[in-house]
Amino acid sequence: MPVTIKDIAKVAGVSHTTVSRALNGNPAISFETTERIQQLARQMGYVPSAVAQSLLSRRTQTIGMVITTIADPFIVHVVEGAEQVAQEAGYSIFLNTSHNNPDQEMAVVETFQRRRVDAIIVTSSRVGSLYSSQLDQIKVPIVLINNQEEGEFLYSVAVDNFQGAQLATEHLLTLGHRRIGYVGAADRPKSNGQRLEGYATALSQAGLTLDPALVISPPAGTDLERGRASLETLRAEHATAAFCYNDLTAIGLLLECHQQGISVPQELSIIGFDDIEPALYTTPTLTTIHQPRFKLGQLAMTMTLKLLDGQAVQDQRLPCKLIVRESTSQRMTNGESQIANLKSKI
Amino acid sequence: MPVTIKDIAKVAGVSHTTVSRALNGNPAISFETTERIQQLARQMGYVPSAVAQSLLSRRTQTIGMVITTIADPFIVHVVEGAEQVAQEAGYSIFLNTSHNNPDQEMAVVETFQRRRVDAIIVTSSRVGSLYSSQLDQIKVPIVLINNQEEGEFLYSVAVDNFQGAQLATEHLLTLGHRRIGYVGAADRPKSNGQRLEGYATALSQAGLTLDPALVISPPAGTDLERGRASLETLRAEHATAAFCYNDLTAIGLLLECHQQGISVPQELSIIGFDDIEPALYTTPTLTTIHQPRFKLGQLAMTMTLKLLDGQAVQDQRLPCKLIVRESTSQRMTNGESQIANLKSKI
DNA sequence: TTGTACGCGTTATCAA
DNA sequence: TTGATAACGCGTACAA
Repeated sequence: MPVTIKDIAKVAGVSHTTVSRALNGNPAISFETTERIQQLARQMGYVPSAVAQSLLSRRTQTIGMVITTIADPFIVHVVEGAEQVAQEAGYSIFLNTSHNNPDQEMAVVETFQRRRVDAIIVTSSRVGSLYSSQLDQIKVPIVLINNQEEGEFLYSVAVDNFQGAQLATEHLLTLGHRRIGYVGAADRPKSNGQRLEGYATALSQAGLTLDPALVISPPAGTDLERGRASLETLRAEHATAAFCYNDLTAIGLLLECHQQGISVPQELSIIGFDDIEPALYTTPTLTTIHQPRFKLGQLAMTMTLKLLDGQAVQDQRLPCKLIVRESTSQRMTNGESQIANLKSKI
Repeated sequence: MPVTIKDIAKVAGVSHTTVSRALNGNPAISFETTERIQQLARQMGYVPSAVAQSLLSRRTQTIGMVITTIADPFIVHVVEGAEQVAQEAGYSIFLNTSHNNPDQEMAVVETFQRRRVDAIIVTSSRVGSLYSSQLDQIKVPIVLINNQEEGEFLYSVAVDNFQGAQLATEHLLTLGHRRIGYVGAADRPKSNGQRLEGYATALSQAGLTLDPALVISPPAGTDLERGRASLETLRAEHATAAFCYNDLTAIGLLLECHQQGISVPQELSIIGFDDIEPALYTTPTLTTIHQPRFKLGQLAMTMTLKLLDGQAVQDQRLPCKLIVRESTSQRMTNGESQIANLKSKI
């Protein structure tokens, strides 16, 4: 059993109140006894019980964080950003995964209630509608990161999907591409819609009309699989470039190109979204849209702590950045691309 | 403020003791009142306070988990495995990162003590020696995963580095390679040593003597950088194959080969260790040694819960598996490899 | 300057 | 079958 202030009190021959005050540096206690008790506490290996403190203060200094899966190279950095801010402020994080399972997500929220977390942060939730029913009962602030549901939530931090998609599409347009495919993700309706809009807007600003045949929504599967599946349509529609919903989709497409002997970027330019590490490991390296993942987490946690401090906060929308690497290049005619292709292989 | 049993008691017109019993299904309470109170509790949105329960039971149903960084594609799956087991058992995890910073790791352990976690799980710690001093004071069980320090610890789960390295080296030997380099990681002395031993043993069992010039320990840097840096020595020593400490190192080496126009596996076979996702995204895909990451986490948590249940446990050492992909191939003579190289490019 | 008494939300013991 | 009371570890209002 851990040492308590009563144990110290007994040894020091004072009341536990005095010990409490001495340890908290209460000026009412004489310098002598304060000194003596603090030393005693150290000797006895005293560590205050956050449990008891929480019961009294009605604050656990604890944040519940729910993510879809920790095995996501994107989310992981969001968590790290949040963790850093929390740790510095003396808060601890309960991390729980929902695996996009509504039941599990509800269970997680209930666990958080039992544990009396001071606030909840949710990333990329696709079951936001469920919250609204629970929301009334949950009294703690809920901050959403890259929320995937339509509807107004109290607090949210998100990336500017529209602007990011515009950047990506403009990049391809600048390179001379005219038949640009969009490989979407139907299971993330909100961000997918926003990115599609950015894509469409960039096209129309360039005086092009959107060809619905170039908007591809492969059936369910992993991001990687959907990327692979999209190649057939892209080829059939004579696309010379593709903007993918995210990097994993882009990598899937890239791998399929390798398999079918289609050279990237000579025959097809590919751009992703997210800027996860593996984008640097592919051949060619992946041009992509960088999301400030770490900052997203930091901001969400900062916002949360402000809320707990009674401060007013505003929703945040962070801009993306274009990262040009090797998977995109000037559009070529058929002949040009074949020659370039051969040259690149020598 | 959340609803308490006293609130319910007041509404129900009974004592809070009765409410507590009714909610816990105590058979001493009449079926009628039990029913009535449970319904009332549901209506009022009552959720028991884990904080208060913990204070009394001296159990928080909480596990502290410390990892070096969450941005590690290997560790992430370990955490997921642990999380799954914990969640099923009603335990929650406090996840904290140490960034290989001894001070921070000490701070994390102190936080865990304050929070009265029931046990602590530590992965890939390189500051194990620090624990021994704190260890005496910490009364909770500590389970180590892939511990990087020499010395006997109470409980540990680890992968069989020696066997994995043997597998890797034997694979290269079977392919006809004789000059096989080992690209190590000096900053993980224990696992690096074990993998080096496995490598050496496989060589000697094949009747070869280890050439120290082929054991490469690039100076500090990221895994990726060290992989890149190793190419020069590998070429100078006429290595036809390389066994890398981990996948990131192997990927670094692979990227450097691309940059210098050295084709893999025609001119150099490369094998990694870990089997992280990005190993599937490279060109060629990476042959590697699979570590049961998820299982490692599951096992560690299972062991922890057993300990908390007073059961005896035994240290675990899990075997690795060889995953053959495209980055390794039959050893070729210089001429052969150049021809194969050209062929592959057509 | 220090001590007494109480309460945070819950469960366990004892009494009714 | 139910209720009063104490206890878990801590902080604080009030009293001395």
